[in-house]
Amino acid sequence: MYPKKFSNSKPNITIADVAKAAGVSIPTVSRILNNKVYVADETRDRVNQAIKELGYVPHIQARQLRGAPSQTLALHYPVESPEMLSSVVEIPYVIGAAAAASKQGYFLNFLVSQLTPDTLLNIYRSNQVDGLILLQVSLDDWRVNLLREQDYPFVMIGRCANLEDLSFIDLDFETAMIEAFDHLVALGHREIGLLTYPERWRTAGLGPAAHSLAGYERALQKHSLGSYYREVELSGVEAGFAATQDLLEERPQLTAIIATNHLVAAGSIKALTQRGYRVPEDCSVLAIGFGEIANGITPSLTALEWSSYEVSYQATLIMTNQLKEKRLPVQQILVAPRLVIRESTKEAI
Amino acid sequence: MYPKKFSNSKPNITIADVAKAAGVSIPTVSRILNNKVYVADETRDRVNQAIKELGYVPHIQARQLRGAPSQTLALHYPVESPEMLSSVVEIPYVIGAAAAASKQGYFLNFLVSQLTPDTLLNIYRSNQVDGLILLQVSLDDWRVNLLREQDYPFVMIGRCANLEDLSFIDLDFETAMIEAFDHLVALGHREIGLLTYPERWRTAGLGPAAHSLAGYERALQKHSLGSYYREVELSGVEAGFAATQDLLEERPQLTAIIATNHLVAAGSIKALTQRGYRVPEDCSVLAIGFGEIANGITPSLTALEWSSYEVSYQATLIMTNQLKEKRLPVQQILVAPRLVIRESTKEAI
DNA sequence: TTGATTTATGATAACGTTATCAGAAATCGT
DNA sequence: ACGATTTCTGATAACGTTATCATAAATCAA
Repeated sequence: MYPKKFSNSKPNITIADVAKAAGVSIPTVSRILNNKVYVADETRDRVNQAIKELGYVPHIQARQLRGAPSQTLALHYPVESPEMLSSVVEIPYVIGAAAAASKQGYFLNFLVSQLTPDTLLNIYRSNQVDGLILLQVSLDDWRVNLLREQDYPFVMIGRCANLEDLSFIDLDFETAMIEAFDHLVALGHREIGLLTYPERWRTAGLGPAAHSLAGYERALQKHSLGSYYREVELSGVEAGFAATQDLLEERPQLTAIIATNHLVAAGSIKALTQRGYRVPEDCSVLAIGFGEIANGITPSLTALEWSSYEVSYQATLIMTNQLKEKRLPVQQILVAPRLVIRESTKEAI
Repeated sequence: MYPKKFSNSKPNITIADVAKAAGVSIPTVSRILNNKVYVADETRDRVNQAIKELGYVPHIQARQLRGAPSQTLALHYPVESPEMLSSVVEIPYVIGAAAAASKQGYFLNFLVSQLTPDTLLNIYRSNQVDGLILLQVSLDDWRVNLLREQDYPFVMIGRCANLEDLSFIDLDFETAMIEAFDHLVALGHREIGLLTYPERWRTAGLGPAAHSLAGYERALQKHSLGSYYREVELSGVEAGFAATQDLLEERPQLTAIIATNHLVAAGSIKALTQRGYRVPEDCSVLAIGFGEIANGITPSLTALEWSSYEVSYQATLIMTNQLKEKRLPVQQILVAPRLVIRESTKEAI
């Protein structure tokens, strides 16, 4: 059982074959392929006929040799070990970008290789991509610094510190955090714990961690609340469970917990339940994040949520638009998460 | 605020520039780039020096013009509307493939555009990809038929009916279903309901639906059980909830429910709870599927699970290996899901 | 020392396409 | 009927690379 011979045996049909079959010159075929003016209808028909009969397909690389763009974008998530990605990258990011790219006539690469400055530049220089969409942008991101300096096109999902002349779309984590507290305080809660991004995110200067933290500090001040928080791995349930145990040990009188991830929230609910707290009667839980699973856990999860699909779709659209018209203004979009109230939050007793 | 000029203004450094700088001919530089024999060490050093100083990067498209492969794979999921994808495509599939591709020196495209036979062939003919990894393969899949006939390299995640000479890796859904029943029957359950793939999956001849069904029928026969099932959308929680209500209406004495998706299982548990069944005391729930959330819902979910990451990693490896050595034997791998017992199943009373 | 081999380099021709130019044929205005 | 324009087509030269061949220099075997 061996695979049959592979395609390399096929002699490719070129524009020259088409020209010969249609009895015209090569440039004429090229003109027809590129919808140039000044081609006789009769000739066009004859050539198109030949193209169809021969099953001719333009050789994209040959076109690029003449300076044509590659019509390819790439989504880049910087990562040490790809196995760890799953819990952080959400599939809608990839799908949204792929959908938008495809709609605009672009291919989408998904890059998870570990890039060095050199390899990053090579991707552009060698024409592999026309533009990049950067995920997981840190406040001082080497990719951003390099691409900005070298003047290669890219769009961020997320944002760095210096945003001058850069296009991005990001979630407003700061506002999200404040709204989370507003919601709980409005329900009468005063003892609110927080389970948030892992410490290494904060030390690495990653946007969500930084902006959440800023929001957290503003919220505490705004409502004069005490600070009870743990930084946990987003991977999940176990981490949320353990951190909640730990938090309740320190502060058993908590009446609400905010988690910046659905899986962490799920773990938190399990821990609360196990320690005899009823959710939401004794303790409310609110998540900041996105996922169908919000409806699946018991009680269903009140959350500040957004559509990752939309975000990456928009980011990709910004990129393709800027590639089409180079002098488009930069776009800077902050998406406000919306509060969806389900069963896991309730008035404080 | 306009983006600065884009890269098209940059004159690219070519092999000719390097040759001039190093005082050698163009072919000599090419030889060094491609690690050919017969180059003097002194020359090599001088050229490498020039390459580094000029920041030269080979123009990949020009290479491909000479017949070099594109070193690009694509993952293809056939889809009508990309927005509907999220619940079906799992991120580990994408990440596993991207990781394997990157490790083997390939790029990975994620294709969600709706392909026609023509556009599919064009992707190969125009050298966009060297090989494809097909997801969501149906028993009689036009992509498979076409690519097999035209002899283009591809690997399936999933499998069609006629597997001669084709490489695939797939989950053994049939065995999974039987093991699910075995587990429950061993616990003393006789009244078992099934929530499975949507009807349109079955009518479309999609592998998971077909093989699950086969397993279901064998399991019923093996244990002489009655058939109680609903076909539901995998998108989720609501669907699982409604279907469970419906199923219990018909057969309130059910003591176990099998779901072919975690979100559906979550919905099912909610429905059971709402109707006053305790899980697992009154009714066990078992899921066939994969997801960290299994630990997050209450009770945590007993499941027949697998690693999507591993599966797509393997599939990609098979593809790259076959591209490297054309006469490699085809690989046909069936992955057996493994039973992970958590809290949602228990002996029948 | 001689001829054969090995080692190192360069000239040249492709790969498939498009841009530029030049020229031929058709159409137009007077 | 004439030149001026418009419409159409084809030669030719690139784009950046690698393969092939030829040749020159260095090394080797006797």
